[in-house]
Amino acid sequence: MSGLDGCAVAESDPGRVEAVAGSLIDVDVAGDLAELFRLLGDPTRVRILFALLEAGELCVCDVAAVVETSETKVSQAMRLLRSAGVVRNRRDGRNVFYRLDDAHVRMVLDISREHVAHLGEEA
Amino acid sequence: MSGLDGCAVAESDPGRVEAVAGSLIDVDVAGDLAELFRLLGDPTRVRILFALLEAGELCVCDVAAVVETSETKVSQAMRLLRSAGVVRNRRDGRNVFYRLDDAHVRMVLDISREHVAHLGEEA
DNA sequence: TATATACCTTCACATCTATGCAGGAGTCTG
DNA sequence: CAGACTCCTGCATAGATGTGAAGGTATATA
Repeated sequence: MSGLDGCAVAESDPGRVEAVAGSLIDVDVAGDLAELFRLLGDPTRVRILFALLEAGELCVCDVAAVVETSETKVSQAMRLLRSAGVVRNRRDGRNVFYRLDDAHVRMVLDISREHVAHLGEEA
Repeated sequence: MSGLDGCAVAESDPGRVEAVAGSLIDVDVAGDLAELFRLLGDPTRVRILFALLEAGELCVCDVAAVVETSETKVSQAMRLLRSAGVVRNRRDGRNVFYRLDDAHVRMVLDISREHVAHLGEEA
């Protein structure tokens, strides 16, 4: 019996749960994705990323000025975002410039902003 | 002076910081976005959402079966995701069916998965 | 009405996270 | 070399978060 694997709905369509489970995202990939989203789940980091989305490239102290926060906070945020593949950096003298990693990141930020704006309209 | 508002880089391009700051996302919107991403930043919730992405619509107990977790966990996850506008629900008798809210959510999940896969290739 | 099923909520705890401070490392200028 | 500036890194703490247990609500069936 599949008593532990599904409710009455599954009983009436027995292969459905198994089929979806089979094509489900890997646990490892899900973990990576969750880690990515978790890093995006902080107001300061969100503002930093949208500052980069607007400006294209900024150094740490300018990001701190734009977002109105401390350089320490920006630096720590950048370390996390960089190791997760969200931003890239480039050194030029004393300054370190950061920018969004690729088009995927820019699209995720854009679409997410649209979604939030869309929710605002409905409510 | 702009001593507090920017470093030497900004001095050489004085209006830049101010321009970016002016077109930066609102603090409220940034907070909403962070809240959205924070909810996506959990492995269980990620797997739940991708299960819905694959299946289109599933009841709570089937989600629990597919993701191999408890119904309590799924129920709590759904409450959070629903209040954030990530999923919608529909009642049919004893069952409550959930599905992703709109195309924005599906795109964010898809693009993010691509991004993570892309990082895997580079590394 | 009584019972079983599917789903939801509350609560307490173990765990994790963001934050600010203090100090260090690397780079340019005089 | 000495000083200024930009950026980074530990550490400790206050606060937030996921988790499971127990119990409650709503719906269908007998």
